[in-house]
Amino acid sequence: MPELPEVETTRRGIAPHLLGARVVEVIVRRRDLRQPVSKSLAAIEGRRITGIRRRAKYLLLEIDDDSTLLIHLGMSGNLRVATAAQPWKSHDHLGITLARGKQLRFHDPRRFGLVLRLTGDLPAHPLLAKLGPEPLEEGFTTAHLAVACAKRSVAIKLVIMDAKVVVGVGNIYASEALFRAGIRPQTMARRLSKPRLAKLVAAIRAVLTEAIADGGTTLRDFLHADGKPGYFKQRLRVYQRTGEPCRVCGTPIRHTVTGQRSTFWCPQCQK
DNA sequence: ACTGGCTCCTGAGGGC
DNA sequence: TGCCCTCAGGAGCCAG
Repeated sequence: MPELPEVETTRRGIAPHLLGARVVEVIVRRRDLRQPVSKSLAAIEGRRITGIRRRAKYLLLEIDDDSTLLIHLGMSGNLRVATAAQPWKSHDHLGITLARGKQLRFHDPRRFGLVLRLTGDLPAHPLLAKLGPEPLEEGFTTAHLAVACAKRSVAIKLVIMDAKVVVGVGNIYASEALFRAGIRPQTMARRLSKPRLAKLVAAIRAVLTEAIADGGTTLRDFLHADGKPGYFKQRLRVYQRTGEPCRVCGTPIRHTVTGQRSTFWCPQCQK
């Protein structure tokens, strides 16, 4: 599924088409996503889209009636800018038609995604209220991560994937960041020294920044708003490279399971 | 308060 | 070819 770089790539792709555009029609073909699509979605018809932000892995479309569309892509979702005339593909669950025939399509085979219309106090919404800092903003510091790791008897990989600690780091970039920081994913969080956590903070920032620059990672479902894939897959150093030589030392990459999720690491480079 | 495990859903890929 | 099993980029919820 889309992690932070894929969601940010999507945001940048759709923004030029959506910003300032008027909504002509909302078409809901399938309502049963992770939560039902908001019944009030049709209320944005005739309204204008005034902003497109990202918080964690959520996209926030700001509407000029002071409501916000909150969109999450789940594991298999993508948004693309099509035309209203284009035929619907299976699992295209929702379309937002804009002026001049453009249409934003929400596509999500597994339906773990979300499309909600929120009104009122946005930061207080239960889906947003407990989120940790953005990894590419100032609030994500070594001191912050150290507090989150203190006394925690879980693998460090699970800590950096915990959205209450830091948002946007999913299963791909968790393995990649830990490789770059030279830390084994299964290391107990409370056993890591401050200098090692500082390396991890820097590694998370670096890997996410590079992935955004490359337009994200396409493994299967993720596509840009224009239908093209992301290219960061070519730069993955450990993810899904079991048995292949480490790009640094040549040792075969290993695979383990941490918290029911696949984990990839180099036994030589990571201690 | 933590921690680990299960769950939602569909499709792809491997083994036999 | 076809069937069955396992696994997949997220994250909320539950029980111990």
